[in-house]
This record gives sequence, structure tokens and C-alpha cells, in this order.
Amino acid sequence: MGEPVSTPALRSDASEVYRRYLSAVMLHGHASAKACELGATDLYALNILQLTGPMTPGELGTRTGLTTGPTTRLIDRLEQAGYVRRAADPGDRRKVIVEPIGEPADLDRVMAPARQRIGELLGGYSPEQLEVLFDYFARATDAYQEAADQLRAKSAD
Amino acid sequence: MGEPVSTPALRSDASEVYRRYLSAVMLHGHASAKACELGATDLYALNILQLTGPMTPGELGTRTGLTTGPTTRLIDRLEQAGYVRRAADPGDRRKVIVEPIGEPADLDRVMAPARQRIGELLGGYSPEQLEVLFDYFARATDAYQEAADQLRAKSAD
DNA sequence: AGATTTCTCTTCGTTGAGGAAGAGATTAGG
DNA sequence: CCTAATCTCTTCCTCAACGAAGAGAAATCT
Repeated sequence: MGEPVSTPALRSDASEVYRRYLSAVMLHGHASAKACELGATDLYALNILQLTGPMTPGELGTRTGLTTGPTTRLIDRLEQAGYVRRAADPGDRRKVIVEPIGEPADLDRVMAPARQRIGELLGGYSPEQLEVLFDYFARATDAYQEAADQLRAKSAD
Repeated sequence: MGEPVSTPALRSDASEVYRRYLSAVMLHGHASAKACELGATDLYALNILQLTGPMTPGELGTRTGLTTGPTTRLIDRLEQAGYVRRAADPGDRRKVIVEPIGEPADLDRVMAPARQRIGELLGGYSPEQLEVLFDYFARATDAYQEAADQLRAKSAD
């Protein structure tokens, strides 16, 4: 009601479309975290690990902005839930390397509906269009990562 | 090591590219929330309000999965931070309508770096390519929203 | 080899958010 | 006009997560 479906309202305000898109992505992310019984910091750390790769607890603590105590307990929770595993560093036996495990059961089950819908959506595009989309995905990944680093640097003033 | 940099590994696994993209978006979202001193649930509710529009505290509580007590305190925090405002419903004087305020100062300042980078990124595409991208944004918005609703319905079993 | 530094883990105290029950206010129905 | 139902807000309680300080183990330097 009140929204004309037949007329293309998609291009009316590009900024609004993009804001709604970001809100939907974040919304789904939080709903997934709740379904997995994951805390906010836990999901935050998990995203860092998935994006940057294995790292030591010290580096993870620095990136999450946590001190050593909470970092240890954070890794304990993630390890107990089956999302990461602790591995020994061959070079330094003091160090511990935290690495994400490929496909956690809960997260995979929770992400399944979204994965299927996005898969169907992407399947409707031509190869040329998919090339445009994935080019954007790759470039936007760097853009958001740089913006996040910038925010992290600013908050440490 | 073990990763050939000179060969184009970007197109080798599309799923991996998309996962990294989602991780980067979520990562930036959490970093923004931390920079705004917003809790996880606060940002969650804010996204719901931005995506769905004004609603009563009762409906917001249902969507966030919170009971009435925490919902009131949640709205208090958002109102005090300047992100939403309480308005009276002309029809029912019992009801309160929570509506998001257009451009919160902190959130706008925090989102500025990402907005600029994404703006520059989108500026490099042709009109036809932009049409593909924004078509995806609009469709993915619905997909993620439906997936989030599905998750919410499942968790209420 | 001994001392210093680095890294991770443990423990205690505190702060913050969410759940449950009850009160006040307003609307609808008999 | 009076009773029942609905909606929001308040209060008390519990619990999980973070910060700070200290201990143990291992690598580096003298």
C-alpha cells in the first residue's frame, strides 16, 4: 500500500537502496549470531579470523581491542563452540596460533537459507553481469577493510 | 607461502570471495558500532528501524526477541544517543511510536570513510554496470530480510 | 649459563545488559 | 458506568563479559 509496484522505484534514490541493503546484511548477520548463541565480540573476532586468516591471540586481542584476559576467554568460547582451534607455532613454542575451522556446523546450518537465496539470485545473472558483481565484491572487501582499520586507528586516540 | 600471487586467485573460488566480502561488511559494522559506543543489540534494533520504519516498542521487542523491560531501556539508550525519538500515536494514546532520526551525528561521522570509499568505487562503473549492481542490492535486500525472518521464526520453536 | 624480555593463561572485582513480576494509564465492551 | 484487556514503564535479580594484576613457560641477549 502506498508503494507503486508497477513503476520502477528502484532507481529513485540510490543511496537509500544501498542503506537498506547494508541494513539487511547487518540484520541477517545479527540474527545469525543470535541463532548460533554467539556474542557480539565472538562474531567480531570470528569475522576477523575469517578475513585475515590465522593469527596469535595477542594479535587478535589487539584487533578486537581487548586485553589479554578477555582474549583468552574469547578463544576458549570459540574453541569450545567448534569455530576455531589452537595450533602450536613450530618456530616459537610460546606462541599459539588461532585458526578458523573450515565449516562450523551451527554457522553452516544458520547460513543455509541466505546462501540458497543468494545463490539463486546470482544464478539469474549472465556471466558478464556476474563478473561485474564479483569485481565489486572484491573491491568493496578492501574498501570496508580499510575503512574499518581507519576507524580502529581513530578510536585509539 | 603456498599461495601463488602472480596467478589470478580471485576467480578461483567465488564462494570464498563472497564470504570475505560479507566478513568485511560485518567487520566494518562492528567497528562502527564500537566507535559509536553502541552495543550489539542497539545496532541490531537500529538496523531494524532503518529497514522497516517506525514501529511501536512492542513490535520492536518482538523483532529483537527481547521482553518489555529491556526493550524500554533499549529505546532509552537509543533516544539518549540521538538515534531515535518517541512520538505519540494520535489514534491510541497508550501506544508510543519509535522512529529513527534522519542523520545521527556520530553514525554519520563514523560511516563517512566507508561511504567515501564505496562512493569512489561505484563511481568507476559504467551506467549499465551500475544498473546490474543496484539491481543486485535491491534483490539481495529482500533475500537477506527473508532469510533473517526465517531464522527468527526457527529460533522461536 | 644466567638474566631479561615476551607471550599466554589464570584469578578477582566490577560493570553492563537481559529476564520476570508488578504498577499505571488508556481503550474497548457489557 | 463499570469491568476486562492492552500497552508501556518501573523495579529487582541474575548472569555473562571485560579490565587489571600476577604467575608460568619459552626465547633472546649478555
